[in-house]
Amino acid sequence: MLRCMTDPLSPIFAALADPTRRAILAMLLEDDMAVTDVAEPFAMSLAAISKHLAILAGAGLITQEKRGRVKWCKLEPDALRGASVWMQGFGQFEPVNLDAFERFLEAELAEGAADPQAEGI
Amino acid sequence: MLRCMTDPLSPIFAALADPTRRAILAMLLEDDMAVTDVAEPFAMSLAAISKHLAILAGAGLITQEKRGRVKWCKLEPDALRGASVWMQGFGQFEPVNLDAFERFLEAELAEGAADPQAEGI
DNA sequence: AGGACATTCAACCATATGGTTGACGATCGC
DNA sequence: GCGATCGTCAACCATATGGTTGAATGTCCT
Repeated sequence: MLRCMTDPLSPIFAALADPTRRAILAMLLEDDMAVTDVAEPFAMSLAAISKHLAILAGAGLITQEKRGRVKWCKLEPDALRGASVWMQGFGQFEPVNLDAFERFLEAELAEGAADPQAEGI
Repeated sequence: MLRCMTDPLSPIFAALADPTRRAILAMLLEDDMAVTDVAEPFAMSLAAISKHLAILAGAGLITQEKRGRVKWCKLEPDALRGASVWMQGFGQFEPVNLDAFERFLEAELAEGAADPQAEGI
């Protein structure tokens, strides 16, 4: 809706609002990946994944570098800092709880990827 | 798109993806407010704000309680915990930087509210 | 009772989002 | 050079989103 462009937070939160994209970020946390490999576990077309990656790149959450014919996707964790700081202002949450994070990550991966039937449950 | 309903993170991030809604959350950080008072600084209809509040309530970020004819809106900071934990897993960010948060908050308020002309700059 | 206030509802509109398919431009390996 | 592979582009579709207006509902006040 023609938003002010000096608003970095909106595209970041919008990018995070999709479970497919969060699953992609979680995958990239492990290692850099080519577009085709990112797409492999998902039950959707390569073009759809390509769009998701473009949105993640537009939000600055990943960068993409083309080497030869394969385009490598790399996580940019620093891009989350602003959003994280914004959110923490609302809770004074205790220091990172990595166990809870692991659980969230597993839930995300189990749900967002590789199981088209699970949608709409 | 008929997403899986056991996904609390998506509605939260989606709710945060709109600067108007983030500005509302920032206002509610100060104090509980009635719907009309929430709407006052924004250059849009009361009905639009009412919808934004419904989205925030749907994500669990606020609760609304009707007392008499006015509906009070209350921030629910704990609802952000899951999302915050998820994000922190990507960065191992240093402990909360409240100064940075204050700056973000000011920028958000200055931009999201009370200045219709600023849209699209 | 009747009017003013607080909030939502319903219908509508323009645009954004998330997906599909098929064609296309590069690039690799032989 | 040629076929296979990598990835995007373009057109299209259905639905979601963010906004508007005007009418409706409920509540307070006198």
